[in-house]
Amino acid sequence: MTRTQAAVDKRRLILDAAVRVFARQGFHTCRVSDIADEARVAYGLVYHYFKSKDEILDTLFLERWDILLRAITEVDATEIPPREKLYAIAGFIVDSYRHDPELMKVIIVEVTRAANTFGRTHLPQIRQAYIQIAAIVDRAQRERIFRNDVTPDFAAMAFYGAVEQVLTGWIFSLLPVGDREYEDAKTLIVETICGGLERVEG
Amino acid sequence: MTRTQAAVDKRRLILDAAVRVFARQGFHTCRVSDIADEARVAYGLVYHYFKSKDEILDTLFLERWDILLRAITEVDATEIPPREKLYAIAGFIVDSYRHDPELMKVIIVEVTRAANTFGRTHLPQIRQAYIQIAAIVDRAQRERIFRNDVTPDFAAMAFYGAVEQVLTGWIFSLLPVGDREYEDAKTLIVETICGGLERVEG
DNA sequence: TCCGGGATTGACTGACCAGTCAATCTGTAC
DNA sequence: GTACAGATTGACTGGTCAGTCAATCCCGGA
Repeated sequence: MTRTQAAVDKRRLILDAAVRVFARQGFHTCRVSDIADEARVAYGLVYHYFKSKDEILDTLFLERWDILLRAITEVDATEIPPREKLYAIAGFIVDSYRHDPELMKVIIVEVTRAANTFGRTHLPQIRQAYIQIAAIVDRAQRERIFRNDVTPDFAAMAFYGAVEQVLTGWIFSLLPVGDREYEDAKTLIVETICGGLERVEG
Repeated sequence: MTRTQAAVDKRRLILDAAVRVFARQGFHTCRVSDIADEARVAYGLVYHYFKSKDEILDTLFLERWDILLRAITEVDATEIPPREKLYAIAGFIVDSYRHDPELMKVIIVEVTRAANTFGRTHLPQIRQAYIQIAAIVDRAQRERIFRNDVTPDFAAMAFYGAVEQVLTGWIFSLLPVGDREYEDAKTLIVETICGGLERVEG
């Protein structure tokens, strides 16, 4: 292994340790030394790879959010009905949580819901997700599949808000967790937002 | 004015100043001296009325959340269709924001969405709101007005998540604000969650 | 008028912790 | 084998601020 590869690995080691520490203790409550200890690395090395504690969280968020934005773009590019697009997006987010709950917890708790700190810093990135979801709704309205009396911006907020709230429910044990629940959730979110809670007579 | 009344006023003065400071700077970013300055009161007096900085935010949250929980209980007690119950709840929250946006910003940003700090402390209170909303959905399902393939817990999360996301949108200028928008929002949230985004043929 | 006690003041302290830095180590190139 | 550069170490520093406290003020009763 070259020196460069070793350095990449060490950087990753620190990022992964940070995920565990942030998920366990929270960003503001943990010390940089906790991250160093978790990574079994000297305190100073953290500052060799990152210029500040903030930059670690920024890196974790941006890496993951970029993947989400690409996924949404990709979904929107396919020729499937809008309901299936929303299902795919909800599914992607739910699967992200299933695959790495600690990372998703950190991203949601410390960034997207932390409106006054990192949420504000990354508002443009976060907003981009809303914009892309709104674009899907807008297209569905033009195709007369979705009703047009709910503005796309608004629908995007409701959809994203519902998804994030469900993840928050899992994170804080307000909703039961498990593979079954995760699969059900994908359907239920889309059924609620697209189909509505009311029974349709007939 | 008696001494006691004066004390009550001073306490209120500090709480109101804290709302402005928390809304402007955020709880973690502001110093206790900022609150004292805003209230035009000596630093030490804050500690005469409150035992810690945290207690100030706790007080603000609990005061307001209690009002919300009572409002939901009251709505549920009336004999109106479930859709109107949800409209009344969304309306109450939206009107709370219209009446005192700074306070609602503080409650949402610093407590209900601050899952790792105050959100955790007040989880039982916050959960109570979900439970009461879920009860409304449950009853609507028994009355065969709402479909029963979406669990009440889940529906409550989706509904509350949508409402909170819309408020967050206003707070951070992601959605246009104004009296018209506030009124529209009440209808749109309920239309989205109860009626669904999809057009109904016929 | 005088006294007691709650209201009010703001300087001070003690703890905490992000970030720095000089020293040391280690792999690589020649 | 030697020298260089980047990797690694962890003790230390500087600034921040929540909370304390002793002193002072002032209202209301006797």
